[in-house]
Amino acid sequence: MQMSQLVLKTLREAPSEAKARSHQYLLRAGYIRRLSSGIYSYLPLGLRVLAKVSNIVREELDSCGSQEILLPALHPVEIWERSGRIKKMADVLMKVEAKSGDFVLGPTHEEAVIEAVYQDLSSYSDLPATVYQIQTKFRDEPRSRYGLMRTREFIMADAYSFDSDQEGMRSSYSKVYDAYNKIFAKMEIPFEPVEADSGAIGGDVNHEFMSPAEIGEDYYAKCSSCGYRANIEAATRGSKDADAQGVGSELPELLYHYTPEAPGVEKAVEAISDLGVPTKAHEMLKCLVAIDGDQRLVMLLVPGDREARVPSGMRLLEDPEFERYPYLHKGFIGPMNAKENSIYVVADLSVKERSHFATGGNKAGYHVTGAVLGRDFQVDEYRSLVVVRDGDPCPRCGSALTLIRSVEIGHTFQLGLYYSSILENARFTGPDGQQYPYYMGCYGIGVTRLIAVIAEHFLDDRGLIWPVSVSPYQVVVVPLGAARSKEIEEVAETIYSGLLKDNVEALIDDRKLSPGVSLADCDLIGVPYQVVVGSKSLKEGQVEIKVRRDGTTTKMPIEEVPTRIRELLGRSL
RNA sequence: CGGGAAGUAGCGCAGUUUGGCAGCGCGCAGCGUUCGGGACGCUGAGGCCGCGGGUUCAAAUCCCGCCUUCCCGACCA
Repeated sequence: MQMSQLVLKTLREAPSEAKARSHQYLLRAGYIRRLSSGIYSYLPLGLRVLAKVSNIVREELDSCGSQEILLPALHPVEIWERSGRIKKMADVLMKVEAKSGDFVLGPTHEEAVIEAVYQDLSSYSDLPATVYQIQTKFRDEPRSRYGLMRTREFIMADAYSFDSDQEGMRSSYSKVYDAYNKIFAKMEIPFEPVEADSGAIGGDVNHEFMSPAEIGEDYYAKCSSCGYRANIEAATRGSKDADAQGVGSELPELLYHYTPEAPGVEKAVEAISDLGVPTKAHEMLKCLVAIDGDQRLVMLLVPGDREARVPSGMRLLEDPEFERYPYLHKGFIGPMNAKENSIYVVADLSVKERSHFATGGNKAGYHVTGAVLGRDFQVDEYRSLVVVRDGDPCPRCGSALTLIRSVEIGHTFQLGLYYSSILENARFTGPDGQQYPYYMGCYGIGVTRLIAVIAEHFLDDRGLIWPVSVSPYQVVVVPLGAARSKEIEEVAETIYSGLLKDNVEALIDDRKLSPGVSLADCDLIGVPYQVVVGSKSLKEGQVEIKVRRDGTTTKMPIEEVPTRIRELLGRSL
């Protein structure tokens, strides 16, 4: 491609809306252009990167045995009503009202894919099968940001597996899981699969693929020694060895304090301390009340300085519901009366590490100090109930956990029977002639988000630096001063057309700009290899090959360029 | 949805305090000089000053309402 023909104009300054460096460069180098918040156009260079990334995904999914399809982006609202997700995903759904009815712009495609394939997967002999598509998704994100990182319209590669039993589902899952690992490895970005929470999609086992990055909006916990890795929403905390319950030192008396203006840990700490009993947040016990799957009342006990992580299957009691339980005084709840009111008490593992606590007094306006575990209150069950922090013990081996800031680039789920039990078409006929539900899996890769992640990972103060596998072009030929020198122009042309003949994806900067501008633009655009043709080297019959990533420049005779480029691109030919 | 900031040429910004010709840099077009790391001179094109209302002889500037964008938070397969 001749750069003079390319629809491209680089910008010297980034539009002020862009904050992330990758976003600034993608705008400045003419890859994308914003239409509205979180809505982007892909210009020629950007589209080529998109195609490269998509093709890597396509190749790996094809070779793990899944088949490409294309589902509609526009869904009749009925399929969302049938699955009940019209309510569950109401916050992100983009709705369309038309003369002919109400529609939803698909944010994900579980409903649509079942409608598309159930007739073809109607017998056990049709299973297993995995299909995928690479398609635009729509989500009304409350806050799109960082360019392609988080947008309202984005491209995702989403796959769906259908199996007749759980074992089959696990096998299909691991095929896609392996393919995902290969896909991200080809893009050369750092990533780790981590255990994850299943959120609104539902289901059981699932992993998120996380790429560590400064601009990440997610965290995952990683164990330094045993390989445990889990998203912060799913990570659990182990316990420390210390078992304070048996410690024989004198235990304090249970004392009530009148603290009327002090609901909540922060205010309570202050109020109790002011009354002469110095107390710190971690010495308090936060008592939350939840309802579990069986509609039982559960009290969750968490150290006062920790954020609670409500286990899946439970939900916290909402404010109006407190009226039903007169013995619960919101802001002043304590565990001392749990037993008499048949509340099941679950405490975080770390609660074992202290013998006594300050906590709510179970009377409006009162807190207590000296509530002794085992004497003043009992715990029915211990489990991890806190959002993990740096340095917490690993739930598997007890070593320290580290939190890593990262971006979610993929997510794989074993859905099991989640959708098949809701959607009546999601079933097949077994060998015995009976109807059975599919065991499903679903899998997503944020294709356009990956462009942002790769760009963010590979850049320097001059611009982008694409890995060869996703770069819009592999090589750019840069004649310096071609306007004045016929020879430079011809040599550059020869090299360029030679590269094209070798099926190298080459670009030539034939724009006849001053050398500084041309070189700066090529650095900004980030094509991995530059062949610089200039008067200095040409005097000696040589040209230079510059490796964008490390800036190294090598002079060589013109004839050697094709061989050298082939080597750099790792091709045999 | 809560808190904050900002909307002036394609991009970056000044001008708004104190109402009085709509400006600067980059980019764009033409001519010339320059030419191995974002050169220079001259000439030129390009504006609904976010939108709507109001005050005023006069509004980018003051007042009211709205919209959009960005940042922080809440939210998030």
